[in-house]
Amino acid sequence: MAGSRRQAGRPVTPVLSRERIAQAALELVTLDGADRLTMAALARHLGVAASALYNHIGGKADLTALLQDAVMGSVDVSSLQAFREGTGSLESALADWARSYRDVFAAHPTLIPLIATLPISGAPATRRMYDVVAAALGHAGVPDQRVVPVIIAFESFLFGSAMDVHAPASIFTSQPGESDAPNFQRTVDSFTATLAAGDEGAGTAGQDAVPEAAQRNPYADAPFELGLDALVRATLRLVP
Amino acid sequence: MAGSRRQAGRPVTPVLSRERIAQAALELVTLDGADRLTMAALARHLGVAASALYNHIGGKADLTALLQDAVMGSVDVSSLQAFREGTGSLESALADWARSYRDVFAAHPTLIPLIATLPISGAPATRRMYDVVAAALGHAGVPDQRVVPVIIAFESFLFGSAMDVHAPASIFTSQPGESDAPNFQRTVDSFTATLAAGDEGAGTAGQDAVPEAAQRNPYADAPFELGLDALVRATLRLVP
DNA sequence: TCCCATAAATGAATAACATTCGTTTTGTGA
DNA sequence: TCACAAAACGAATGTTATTCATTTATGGGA
Repeated sequence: MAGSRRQAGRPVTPVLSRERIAQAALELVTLDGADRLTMAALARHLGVAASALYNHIGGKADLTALLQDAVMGSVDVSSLQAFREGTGSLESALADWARSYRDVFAAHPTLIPLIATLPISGAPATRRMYDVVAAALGHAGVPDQRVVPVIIAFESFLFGSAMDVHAPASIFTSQPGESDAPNFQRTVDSFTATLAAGDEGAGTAGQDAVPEAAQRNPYADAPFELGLDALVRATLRLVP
Repeated sequence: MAGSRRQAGRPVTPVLSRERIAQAALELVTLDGADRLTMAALARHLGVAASALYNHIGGKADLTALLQDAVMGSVDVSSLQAFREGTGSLESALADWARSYRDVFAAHPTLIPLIATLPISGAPATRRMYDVVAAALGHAGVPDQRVVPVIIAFESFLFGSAMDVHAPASIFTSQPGESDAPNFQRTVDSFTATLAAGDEGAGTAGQDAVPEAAQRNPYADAPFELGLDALVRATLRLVP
């Protein structure tokens, strides 16, 4: 794969393409985290010189846009599609989509800061996802002019929630000496108590070869479900 | 101010402090955006050598944590405090707080990616804000173990919404040739039509010396109010 | 068929950046 | 008083993305 050096000059069979670069970048990010995603590392992963990348992509901003779209493309919209074709309810379809959206980003936590710098923009896969959501909402009877606000409200919440998933639970560890914020601390203790009662040892159970990325914050699930329920109810309320 | 070079060695009157550094950093970010916030630029703004900063702060991560807390500290929680003391309703207090939160971040859009990389964690001003929110929710009758999920759900939405505020409206400009995503495009047109009917020429009116940061997206307000209303209703539903 | 513009690779060079180090000067507690 | 810490400086260092000149191959028009 990376045995002998390639000599300079155009190779007989092309080595790079936007697709290959995007795929390799996603692999690298999934393995090592976004902080390790340097042009040099990506080039090494692809077996080329770093400067060769610039024949195919405009720069790192272009690369992250590619990544964003690749990640967005793996959000599962099948429930929404099924609903549009008559199967299931809008409630469950929206919930399935939202959970998938959040899970996809939670699986690439280090990618979020990178993507956060970008416009949520209209890359192909992203637009395609929006289209399915819009179609489902329309099929449910949400008025056209209300569809976009619903989508954006969902997306704001989902994006923020994705950040929460990999935010360390350090807010919840009370500093012994620090007794400012007593009200907040009391509610934190009460919340963590309910969680500790529910699942025993679910924290350190499934830690396989997770590099340091997938340290998922267990305290993020209840808030997510609460907000999701709130948004779904608000959406249903828009149907005349 | 920056006339003659200072000679090496400890100055008679101290030039730097964590507070001065934080303040200067916030000024710099507000003026030029977070991408212009380099150690060198910050040092120049303060009239010192870049290496002098490291006598007071640990590094850039430490600096962004300082910034985060400074920004968080300017969120207006007075309505929540008033509610705890018996004035006003929880609905309006939550709404006031949420709008202030969003406005503060919307005023420093380039800061969001920086802060997004950090734990939302327990810097002093941030904890203080949480404490007021927790106290208000408790006073309204929200059970203790439900307070933290409510706060996190709000914060996820608010943080995501803040990103939306400065996300360019390019999603909504339809490319003539591109006719993928027809459902989405139709709803976008319908949405922008309702907006165009409402306000005339409000887009380019108040563009003073905004460097490029404050190009606020007018399409972000309706989704924000929709999501905010949904979360407030969900919160009220938790009161027994 | 030939030829030349262009695509696609290489390696070297550059500039911006955060950070570290040695040095100098000043304040301060023992 | 004196040693040590604090706080400034300027000069490296090591990454990083990006550009440039160069080399080689491809393919469409003369």
